[in-house]
Amino acid sequence: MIIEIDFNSDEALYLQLRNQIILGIATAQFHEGDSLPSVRQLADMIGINMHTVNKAYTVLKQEGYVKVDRRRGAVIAVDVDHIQAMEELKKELQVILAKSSCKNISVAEIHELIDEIYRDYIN
Amino acid sequence: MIIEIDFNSDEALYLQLRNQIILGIATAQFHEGDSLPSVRQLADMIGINMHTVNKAYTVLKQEGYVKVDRRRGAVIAVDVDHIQAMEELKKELQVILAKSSCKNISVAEIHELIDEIYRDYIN
DNA sequence: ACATTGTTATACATATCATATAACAGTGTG
DNA sequence: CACACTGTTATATGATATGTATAACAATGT
Repeated sequence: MIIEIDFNSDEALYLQLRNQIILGIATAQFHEGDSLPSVRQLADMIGINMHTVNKAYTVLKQEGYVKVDRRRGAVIAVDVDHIQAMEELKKELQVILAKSSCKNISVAEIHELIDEIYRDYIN
Repeated sequence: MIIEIDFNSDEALYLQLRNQIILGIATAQFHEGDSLPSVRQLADMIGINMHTVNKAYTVLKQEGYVKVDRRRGAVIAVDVDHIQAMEELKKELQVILAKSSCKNISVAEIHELIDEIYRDYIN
């Protein structure tokens, strides 16, 4: 999988990395059981520090997207807590949809946009 | 309008403030032409620094939610750039929906959730 | 034994956040 | 004309987050 990091972005590197990997899982570029590159390998590949990659992996573990095996490194293993995921989604949508409402975006337009994005994902 | 700030949140105070005001506009607690409290007044009301409020107002101005009048202070005035708003929405949804997909949330569930949230908003 | 794995500790530079004090140029009011 | 208020700007300080750097540790497969 190609991981693209924008060094000019205002978004933290470890968060960009986390997001890229989550997108990779959603688009089936990473599958359950796949091993991610080791923190040192990926750091060298991208050209950033080992600890920045480690931080991304730690967050992914915390959020339930990978499990860490002593020998195999970070392994894709999505832990599904449906209720918690729904609650988090609702919180995140609250402000985003408020913005959309202020900017006169209709419900229909949002539904359409979501279908368009979700088409590339698994579920 | 009641503005609630969570001092234990990891979200920056000025961003919490900005979000609260955007939510206020979306839920019609603030109307086009309404004046927001002055930076010093609101700072005293909440118990934070004047500059933190000023930063929130500056961001709101930048993002097209208020205009600043010399006499009346920050006035609600939503500048609608539909195309730009749609592009921004799409970017923001990308990662959020990837997370939802990984956590086995269906499109139907998302549509339902959006209807539920949008019911409280204007559009 | 050896190399590789994640993990932890420490240190440093930079940026962001929040506060604090102060001053400035407009603007409406007494 | 004074006065109080408005947003705005400048400067400083402390706390926290971010990214890098070097180093070491325990566990594991070859």
